[in-house]
Amino acid sequence: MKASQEFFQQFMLLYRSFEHHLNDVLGNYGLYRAQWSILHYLANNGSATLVELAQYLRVEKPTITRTISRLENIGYLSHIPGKDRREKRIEMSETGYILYAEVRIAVDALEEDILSGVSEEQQQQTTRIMKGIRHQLTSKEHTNEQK
Amino acid sequence: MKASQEFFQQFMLLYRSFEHHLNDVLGNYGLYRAQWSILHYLANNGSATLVELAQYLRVEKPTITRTISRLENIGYLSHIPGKDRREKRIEMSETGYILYAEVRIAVDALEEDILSGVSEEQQQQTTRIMKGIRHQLTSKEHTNEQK
DNA sequence: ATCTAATAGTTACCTTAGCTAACCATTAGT
DNA sequence: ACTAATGGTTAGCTAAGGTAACTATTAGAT
Repeated sequence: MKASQEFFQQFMLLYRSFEHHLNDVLGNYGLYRAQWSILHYLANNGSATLVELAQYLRVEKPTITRTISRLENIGYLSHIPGKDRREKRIEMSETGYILYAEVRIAVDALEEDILSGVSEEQQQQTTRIMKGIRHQLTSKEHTNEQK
Repeated sequence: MKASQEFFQQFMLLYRSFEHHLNDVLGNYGLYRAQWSILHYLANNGSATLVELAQYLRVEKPTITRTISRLENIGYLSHIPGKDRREKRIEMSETGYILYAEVRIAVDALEEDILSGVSEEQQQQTTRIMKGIRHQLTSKEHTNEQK
């Protein structure tokens, strides 16, 4: 079997396994994967517009709108006025950040546990490879759009 | 940021990017990811029972039942009688395999393209790491069950 | 300055694909 | 022979993706 085929087979399988465990942890806090990934982005980047999130997460705008509105309803987000009146710039609210910090600890523990058999260097190397692959995919998307 | 956190961040992002492209390809053949993963399993293992698939794909039985029944309706599967009359053992039908072979070519091309910047050795090494991580997750699940 | 694109976001609606709970049929174990 | 356990199905829920069509605002071209 091709090396690339085996790579993606394992990749997909690992994704499901990991998602399974992640859902377990997030479920304890009433969160879901898509919501969590947005909170994670906001924690690392401070604020975001919906388009920014859509591009980063590789998802269409309506998907983001829905997930955001759920987070808004729970009260985890607040708005920042941007100079462009079309855009909706958001950040985590006080309560949003408090929750994030708490869940972050649990998720970190899970992730470290899962990777306990992999050396730090290997983790970093693999992360670099995945970054590179994603970059390759992104440029592929751009050339496709120009067609 | 922790190495493990960065690892899973990139992992999740790459998953979405890849799924996006995979859907594009599969869509041309009227297939979806979950269906494809079952065909893939059957291609590699010859036949399977539903429980076997559920465990392999880390999904509950009803999920498998539904996906299987779709594949059956299209006519891509056929039954093999097993000795146990409870179990439903399936394999790919003639038309199923013909389709699989055709889609396989397209998916292989996509996967090779995506990994074109990664050396064969690195691919294999990463595959090994992912296998190891999944194994770690599986044993974790077993110890949890015994509690 | 005005008119036309393009961009940001929303709404409505559809589908896949997960889940749990409750169930039937069959087999295994005591 | 009776009770577990196992394999599978049904019904029904939800998250999370998608497209199409829309509004409001901004940017660009003439």
